[in-house]
Amino acid sequence: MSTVKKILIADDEPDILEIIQYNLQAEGFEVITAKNGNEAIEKAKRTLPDLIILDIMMPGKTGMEVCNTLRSLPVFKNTLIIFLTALSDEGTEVKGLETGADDYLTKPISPKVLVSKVNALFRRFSNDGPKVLKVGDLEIDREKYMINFKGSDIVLARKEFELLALLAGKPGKVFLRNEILNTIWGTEVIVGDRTIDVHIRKIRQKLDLDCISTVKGVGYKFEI
Amino acid sequence: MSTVKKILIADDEPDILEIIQYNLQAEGFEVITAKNGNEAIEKAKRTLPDLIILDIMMPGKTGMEVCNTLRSLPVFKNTLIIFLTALSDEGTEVKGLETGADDYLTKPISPKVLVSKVNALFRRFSNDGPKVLKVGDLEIDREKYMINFKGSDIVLARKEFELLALLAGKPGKVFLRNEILNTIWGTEVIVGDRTIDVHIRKIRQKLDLDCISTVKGVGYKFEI
DNA sequence: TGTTTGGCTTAACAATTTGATAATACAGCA
DNA sequence: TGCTGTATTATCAAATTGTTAAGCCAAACA
Repeated sequence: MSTVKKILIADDEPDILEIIQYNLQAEGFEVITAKNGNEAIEKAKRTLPDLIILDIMMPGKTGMEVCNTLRSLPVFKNTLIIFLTALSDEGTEVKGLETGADDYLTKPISPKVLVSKVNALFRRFSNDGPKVLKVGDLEIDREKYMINFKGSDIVLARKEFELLALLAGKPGKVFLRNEILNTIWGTEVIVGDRTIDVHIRKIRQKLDLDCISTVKGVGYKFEI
Repeated sequence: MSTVKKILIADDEPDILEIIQYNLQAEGFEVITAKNGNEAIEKAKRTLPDLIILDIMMPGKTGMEVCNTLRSLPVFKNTLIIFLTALSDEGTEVKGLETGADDYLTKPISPKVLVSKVNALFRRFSNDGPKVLKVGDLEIDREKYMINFKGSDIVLARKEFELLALLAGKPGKVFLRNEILNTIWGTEVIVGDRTIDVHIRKIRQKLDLDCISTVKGVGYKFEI
């Protein structure tokens, strides 16, 4: 194994927190705990865990709010998130999954189920592969944060890089302006409409190939 | 292997301590002893042993607590830890292993078993491979804590060394500031924002080669 | 025991880069 | 032409990093 997986747990009930922590540490995971939503967000940002387990019912920020906040940040786009809830009602589950969670657990928790779910998630989503995207003459290395176009390296600023990486991730697909905003800027930040254009322009300028085409009234798409 | 292996033993029973110490010293190991959990933690931090043998049942801090404490520190991520327990019940064993221990031993202890386990562990996890990283003209010796650049030795302070070793470990990869903090400082300690920069600067200064480049808004990376 | 040394961290400011916006120009089309 | 939506450019504010000096602390020293 390469690195120990980090798991962040957020729950306001100390007992639950301890049980989960104990069982996961027992599995060899590194566990970080948080007593409420805000603490969870803060610690998540700081420690960048591989998996986050969120209680839905928490004073202050609920688990769903935490999830939304985190998912709106690019760094947490691929982080695994599990909800924890006492309500076994279907509505909550569905909502949770729609919010961007990868799974949910209902209390009372069976340690075995917990552990097996966690292991299963990591097994399935072991994103350890090389994070290099190749589209035609373009190479996008998400790890090295580098663009290589026809053999020569190109330096893009962060937003530019993220934008290009997003579009090139699904060549041909038209990304709505809103989609782009939500993915790269998040739902919290609000920026003007022209901002995207400007970044698109800078990318086009640096990659003097015209690989990003405008779909008027809709959005942008990446094409070779 | 070049150096003598250091083994720290923690147990509240002097007899056990002595038996183990005797048998391990007879095998040529350097042995350090501790009478309780806190002493174990303290001595571990000071002497950085290769292997730690912890009794589970100790007054004050239990072996498991000691294990958790140590494992949360980056320095002990790869240290071997064995639990010692009179309870041969499966639950405890499993718990122990799952807390991040590498093996366990049940009392009463058979010196032969003890020694063979210890040797086996060192054999299997002999991370003694040439801990020398070579990247271009740069040689990083993780054991001697030394840098050699184009034939001349360079002395780096510990943090500086760890930082360079981390970055040079995956040349080209951009390490996020958080990633760096987590790896070198751990998740417990919180240091200011400029701390990393200052260390980076010192490294750049000492290795007057410009091998560490900044990826603004993201982090740092090592390049030849 | 007092002193010195060196490493680590922080504060403060400078330098730099990035990101967002506004203003303007342009293109397509009813 | 007038309308709608995008491109371009320059500009300013904000975020990020670089640099230096200074303080603190612990280990080494004497």
